[in-house]
Amino acid sequence: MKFSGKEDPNMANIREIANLAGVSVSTVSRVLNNHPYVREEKRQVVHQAMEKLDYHRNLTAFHLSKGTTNLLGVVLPSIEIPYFSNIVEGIAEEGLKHDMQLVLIQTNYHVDKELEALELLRGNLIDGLIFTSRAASLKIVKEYTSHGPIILCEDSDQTELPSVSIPHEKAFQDGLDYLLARGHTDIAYTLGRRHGTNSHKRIKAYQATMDKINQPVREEWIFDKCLSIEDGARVMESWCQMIERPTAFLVTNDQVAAGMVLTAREKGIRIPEDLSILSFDNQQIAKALHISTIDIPIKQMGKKAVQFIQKTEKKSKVSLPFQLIGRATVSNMFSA
Amino acid sequence: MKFSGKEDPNMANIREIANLAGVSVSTVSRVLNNHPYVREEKRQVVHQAMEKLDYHRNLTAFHLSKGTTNLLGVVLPSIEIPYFSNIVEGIAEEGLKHDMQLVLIQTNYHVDKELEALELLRGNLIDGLIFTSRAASLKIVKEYTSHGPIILCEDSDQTELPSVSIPHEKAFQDGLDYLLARGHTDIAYTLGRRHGTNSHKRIKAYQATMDKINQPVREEWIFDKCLSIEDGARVMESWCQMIERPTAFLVTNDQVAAGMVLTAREKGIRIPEDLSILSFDNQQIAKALHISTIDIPIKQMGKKAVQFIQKTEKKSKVSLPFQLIGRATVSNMFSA
DNA sequence: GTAATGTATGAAACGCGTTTCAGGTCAAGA
DNA sequence: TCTTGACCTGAAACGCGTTTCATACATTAC
Repeated sequence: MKFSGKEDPNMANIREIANLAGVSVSTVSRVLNNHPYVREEKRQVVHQAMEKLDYHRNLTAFHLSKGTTNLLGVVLPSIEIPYFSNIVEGIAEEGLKHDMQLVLIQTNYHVDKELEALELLRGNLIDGLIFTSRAASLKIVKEYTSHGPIILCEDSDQTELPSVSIPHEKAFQDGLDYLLARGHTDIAYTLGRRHGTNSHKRIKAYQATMDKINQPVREEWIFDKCLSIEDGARVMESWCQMIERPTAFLVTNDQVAAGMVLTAREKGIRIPEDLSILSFDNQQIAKALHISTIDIPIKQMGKKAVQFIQKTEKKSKVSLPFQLIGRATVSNMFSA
Repeated sequence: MKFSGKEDPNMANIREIANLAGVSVSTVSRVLNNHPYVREEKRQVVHQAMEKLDYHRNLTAFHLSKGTTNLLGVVLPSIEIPYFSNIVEGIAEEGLKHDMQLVLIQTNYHVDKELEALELLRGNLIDGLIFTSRAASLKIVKEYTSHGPIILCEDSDQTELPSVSIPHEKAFQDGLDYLLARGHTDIAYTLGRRHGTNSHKRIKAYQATMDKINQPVREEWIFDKCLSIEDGARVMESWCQMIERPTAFLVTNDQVAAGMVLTAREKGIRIPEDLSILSFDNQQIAKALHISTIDIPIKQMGKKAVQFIQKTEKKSKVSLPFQLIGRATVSNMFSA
């Protein structure tokens, strides 16, 4: 049988080596894998044969034999969102230590792409799967656990699936408290994607806090689908149009915050005097713009996820620490 | 033979299905692949058997049989650099159309990681390989072409390897001309990595231009390893320290430019009055900061690369168009 | 001197789909 | 009636490494 696409004429296989070297395939395999119990003499002959035929083992066959591929699936909505590429960076770094290659599955939040990823796991193409974000139901995901380790990067208590994340509810809560402590009660917020688990946590924390201070939850103060600088600009435009304006924003990530800050500057809106902004992530851009933000060890999350796959981490859930970095985009209304 | 790591007890194979259905494996395979010439009755029986045993084809075995994996290797230095993640985005988008999965090989510019990627190609684990950046020598890379398509994302005339890029020399040249036309002759520039092919093109264009206007090439006006916002901040600090200062910068990418612009603002340096900045890429951040930049269709590059792999594109080299976007970071010294 | 180990090697089975080849049946066309 | 071709099916080979099992010789150990 020959394959059509690429021509790869002189790909010797282990049997040809065995013939040329005058030994059995088992011996060649032993040499290949540095097994003991091969006389030095034969080892030499085999090596010569391999050299002569420019032999290189077929990895697919190798994987089939082993029942393992050293391939790790990573599902993510889009690689262009720093949050996700940071996680991938962490996964790559840690995966490197275990000789794992990464298979990227970009979903754009489409459930069917996630299902494809799960099928890769079931089909034994990948040894494990990390969801940096999830749209498929937990019930469905759980059905695949028998085919390999699946790790979630979300703050979920709904499932016994292993997961690694920061305590989003707590972090959001801390963010709210920080604003509250500085006199802000009219607080708006932005979300990356309304129906994600992490967003859900944020919404919950928000509602609890608004209840506590007897403020109504205003739908028009909640902005969905905010992920990029441009989204931030859009939010800022909206803010200008508002009759009743919030005095503070809790923002998806630093990109959105940057868009808001920059747009505000152009419009002569003073940050933080006219509007306070607190975001998440603590990326370089936040430092450059002096944006107050909640630092999240994103890369660390990716690393931990791999440790789960490798069973290095024993716990089923890991929660990473966050830290609020006060800079210059949140005002203190009491000292004003 | 059973594998150790994960337990996958009830993974039926095609032979078990054949037994249960009372047909041969060939028939099962035909059903699996929707071949004609299977009586409807048998097709049903096979489907029932598959359902009963929860059968799913083993992808590794499938790949081995086919001699093809539908896996596409992508080597890149780091996924955190927007330039590269943008290319990957394009590759992912176009690869999706051809049902290809992406295997990411992060190199951090280490040659040995690139060699590993090439070995994946030789080992038939991946069907093709895209170098979004390259550190290994062309000679070495070329040795692997018999094992599958290899595409370079660089502007090289040194090789017959297929490549897709923008004409870096021309683009850099246009950038210089743009600055020259506005009265700038003291021009500095930053590079991402001094020894890359693309950087080499930029250096070449720079030297040619300096020759033309009888300006010396000043080593201290060349900044290497500039890729991020922080690098831009660093460059700006250096600029302040200089005795003889350039009046304009041609910058690696928008991130670096952003770092420079933001740092300049804090230091009270006026852009573009005191210093002009022209960068590459035209990312969101450039628009937000009104940075003059040279737009490069990065995502498009990724798409084209996949088309090369797919042999959709017949030419061996493709050069994509760039476009200078004049915004507010380049002054006109004549009208001053 | 004999049993028990350790070393070395190959045949064959295994992991699991795909494909070729040969051999059928059955109906339409000559 | 005979040929031709479409339709259907299974045995076996193939893609390629790995691993088990059996065998055989060479040492030690007692």
